[in-house]
Amino acid sequence: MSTITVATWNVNSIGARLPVVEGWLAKNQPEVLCLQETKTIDEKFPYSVFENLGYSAAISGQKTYNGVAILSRLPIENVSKGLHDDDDTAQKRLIVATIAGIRIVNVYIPNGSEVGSEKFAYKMQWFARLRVYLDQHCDPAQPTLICGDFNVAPEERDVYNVKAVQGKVLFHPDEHRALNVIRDWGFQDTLRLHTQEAGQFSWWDYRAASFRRNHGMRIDHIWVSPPLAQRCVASWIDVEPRKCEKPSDHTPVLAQFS
DNA sequence: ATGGTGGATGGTCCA
Repeated sequence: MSTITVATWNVNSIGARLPVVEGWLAKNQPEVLCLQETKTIDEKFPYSVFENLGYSAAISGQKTYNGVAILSRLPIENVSKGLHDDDDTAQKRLIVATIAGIRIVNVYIPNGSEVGSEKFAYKMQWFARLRVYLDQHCDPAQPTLICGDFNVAPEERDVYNVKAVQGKVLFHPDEHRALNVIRDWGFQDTLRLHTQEAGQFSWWDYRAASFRRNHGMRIDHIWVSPPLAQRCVASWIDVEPRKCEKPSDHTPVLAQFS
């Protein structure tokens, strides 16, 4: 029986990361790769590079900041871009498509900058709006997958040093509450279906030699509804691309389904 | 230790 592998990766500019992403796709060949922070307008998205590797793409890009895309070896159906109440000027942070019967919600949740800032308030609002979107447009009784850069580490075992990050952006009680509201819609964390190990990180700050010291956090996730949780045969983080020349600060997270 | 580095941009903003 064939399986389907879904990956998510914040690439921090698809332009800057093209060689790395291309090499990783050629080697790993997941059926689906969800990208965040593509940082390029739709007209400049490198479709042909991915077509040559067997992938079609659904994209929602913008200049300089944000931008999301779904690459797939299987047909992409019913694409939807943006939250239900986004206007024309909204940041490009959400794209949804159906692939192999799975409703895939690809998100780049706002970083939040600093706790208490305007950007942090925007992050909290975005979480609340995402829950409304899920309530209105998705169904937990169907195979539904949400993945991307959530910009929150869920638990103490998902950060390198609790005392160093407690109460700061990416590990604040308000963010944990917001994350739980999304989870309570009906999601399970695929990585935690398969391992309880601490120190499984998906992001390391470029600064302060964070990767060398393994000062990381698990802020990129693949969550699934019950019908997909039953089919989830594996989930893991591939740290290899974080070791290469000119890496993204994030590394891919993957989940495999029967 | 309020720094550090990286991307897009063309001054800074964002992460």
